[in-house]
Amino acid sequence: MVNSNIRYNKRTSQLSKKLLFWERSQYLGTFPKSFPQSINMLYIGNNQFCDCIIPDILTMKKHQVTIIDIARALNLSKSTVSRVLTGHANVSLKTREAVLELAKKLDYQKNMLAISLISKKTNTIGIIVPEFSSSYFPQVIIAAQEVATQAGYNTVVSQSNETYETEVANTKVMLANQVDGIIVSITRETKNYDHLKIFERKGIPIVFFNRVCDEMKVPKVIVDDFEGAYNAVDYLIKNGRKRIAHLAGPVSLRISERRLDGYKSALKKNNIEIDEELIISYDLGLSKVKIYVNHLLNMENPPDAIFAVNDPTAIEAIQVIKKRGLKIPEDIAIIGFSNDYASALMAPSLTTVAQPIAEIGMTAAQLLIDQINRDVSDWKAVTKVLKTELIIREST
Amino acid sequence: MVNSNIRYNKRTSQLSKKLLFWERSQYLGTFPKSFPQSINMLYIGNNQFCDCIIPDILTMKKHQVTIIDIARALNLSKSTVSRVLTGHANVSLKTREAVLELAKKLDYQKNMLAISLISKKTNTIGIIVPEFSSSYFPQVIIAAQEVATQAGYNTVVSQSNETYETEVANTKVMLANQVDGIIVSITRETKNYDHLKIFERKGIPIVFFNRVCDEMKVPKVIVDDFEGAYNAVDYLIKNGRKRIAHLAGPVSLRISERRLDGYKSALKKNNIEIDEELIISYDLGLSKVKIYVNHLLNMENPPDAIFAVNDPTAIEAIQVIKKRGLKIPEDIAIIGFSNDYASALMAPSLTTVAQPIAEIGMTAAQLLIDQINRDVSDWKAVTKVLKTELIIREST
DNA sequence: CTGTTAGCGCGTTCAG
DNA sequence: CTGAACGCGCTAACAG
Repeated sequence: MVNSNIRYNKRTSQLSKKLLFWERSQYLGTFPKSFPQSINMLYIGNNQFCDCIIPDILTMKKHQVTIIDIARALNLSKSTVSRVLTGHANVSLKTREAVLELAKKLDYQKNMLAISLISKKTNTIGIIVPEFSSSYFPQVIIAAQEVATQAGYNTVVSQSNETYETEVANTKVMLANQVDGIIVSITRETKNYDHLKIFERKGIPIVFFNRVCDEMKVPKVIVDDFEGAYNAVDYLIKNGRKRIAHLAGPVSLRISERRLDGYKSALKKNNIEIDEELIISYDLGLSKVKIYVNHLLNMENPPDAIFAVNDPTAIEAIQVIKKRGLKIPEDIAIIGFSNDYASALMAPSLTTVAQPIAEIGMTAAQLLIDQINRDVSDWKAVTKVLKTELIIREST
Repeated sequence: MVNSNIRYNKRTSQLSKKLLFWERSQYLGTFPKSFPQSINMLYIGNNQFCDCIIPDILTMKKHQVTIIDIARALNLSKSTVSRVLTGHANVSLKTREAVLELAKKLDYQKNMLAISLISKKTNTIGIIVPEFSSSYFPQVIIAAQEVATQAGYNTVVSQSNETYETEVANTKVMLANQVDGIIVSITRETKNYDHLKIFERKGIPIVFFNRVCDEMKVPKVIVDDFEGAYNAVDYLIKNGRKRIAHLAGPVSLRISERRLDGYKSALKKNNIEIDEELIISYDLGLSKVKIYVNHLLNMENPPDAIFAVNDPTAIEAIQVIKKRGLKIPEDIAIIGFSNDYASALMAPSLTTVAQPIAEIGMTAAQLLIDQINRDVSDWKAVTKVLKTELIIREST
């Protein structure tokens, strides 16, 4: 009767038949005597010992030690073992120590899958960024992870390679894995936000940073791109530059737009006419920078400065300019954006609009964790706008 | 009778009492009529429609849509819904389409926790590295992630901040989260490997790279550190350098040891006496580089070249040397190790022993996935030794 | 202080 | 073609 209920499935067949024996013995309530086992004395402190039967199967590879295994070996119920392991009160010192001792001996690790399934909480937050190639996103992630780890959250990071489809796929994975919340910076392609709105609808907190989705009312962490760009261009003008080109990002990204606005605004304020010829929007694919810079330098009336939408672009531009034998900053000045790792080290070192990168990551993580711990009805859609700082180096 | 079985727990109380209603209705087998709901017509293709009752609760925030919800709304059993969603055959076209349609409408996402709990497979691999501050580890991770993603694995990355305790904690988290395998590069402090041996014992594959654990018989991916160092120092000598200092890593790390051996070997081969004064082993804490470099430069007979154990060390050394007004490479030449991102861009650009970083990451991931798909008894402990390449730049 | 029971969401037999 | 029953590992309510 009992035997006939034994489920046999493919997984079991991977291992030896011993596992089947063991499974059956769980139903029968005892260890079959024929089953290899050793009787152990467990030292549970205070000169006390405790008998315990450890079948070999428990120490075999690929066998997950569970609370049932421990309970059975000590002739207890799994509830009691669970109580000990979760630190509940109301367990006698003797059983508590025996359980802890055996758990340690067998390298017991609680199965978070099972716990998360019950608690509906994985203590995991997802982070989705467009790329890892510049130092910007990795640094933000490091900062976010620090806060998350501190608060007891694991992080799962995925990059969308600047591709909308990958971003969508990544969000699905995050959902399926039941993350408690996500931090996102969208790709340069993303125009449809349905895949992100699902999180909102399901009550899973979402926080944007850097490249945000304007139409969603959720927390965001950005920098004042307008002001940063304005200050950079204003600085160039104050230093006598008259024809300032702008290598801009794709129009689809709000940050490109704001930086462009700042650029234009600084020109206007200083009564310099905006020359659309000097503004080149591109998709951030670095390989094209060479073409654009050469184009600018070949103009009849070439620019005497370039304000680049980000540091990788500026760094690439510098390489091109150096190769043409022009002098930086004498012939042409360059300013980047973000203060990437390399910008201080290269030659000439790059003047750049620094973002408070660590602060961005930490703020985003903190906002997310706040949302997670808040009731859905109580969500706040704050937008933190952090300040940039113009760092002046050799390139201007 | 049935009612008395209803479990009430704290989780439920977070939401409105409606949820309790809904839970109860699941036991009763029908929706209570008083419960807010809407009758929907589901278009299932081919001009066909299908009735379905969608209680408001299903579209409420914080309610996970499950196959049971879908089954109930369509008056089916969850088995049938499961069959459709897992793409099994033997489901009528009509029900299949109705299920898929409703699943889409409700943004149903399968709960991987439940599936992983059953299948004992999470399709997740863990990656543990000592730090993220140089570009080396992030780049390896990117490469590893690429292979992993391709093979259908998610990755969970954690850094141990060069601290043994953190590394141990990270491994526990990985175990608890049931990763299918891990890729590890140990901290400079790690001398006890028990926390890693647990994986071996539990039958969870583990692959080392860069900083490996010699005493474990598992797959490893390393580069020929000896040869890399030898070539670098030999090159310096061939270019007339006579007093070559070595800023070495901690003796606890095998890579430091091998690079040191390569350094010594090249000197010997060229009949240059080894001067222990010129060899400084340190713990890789960059802040101390300044002290060591100044110490070297203040010597009565200062070195005319420095071979650094890694690029961050070399880059830091260059900053110190430049500040003292010495010329690189005229007064002193520098070679680093690993070809970090910044080394090509800085001034002077850094001569370095390049590691095939992407290949390391991809190989490690591939080896791990191979192990995962192999039976425990069939594990192979290959050690892949990849070649380095000396990249000559301005610093020599 | 401890055991029994139910069920988290899902896939998978087994029996119609 | 479909439904009922079972259990992955665990926690929590309830009953001693």
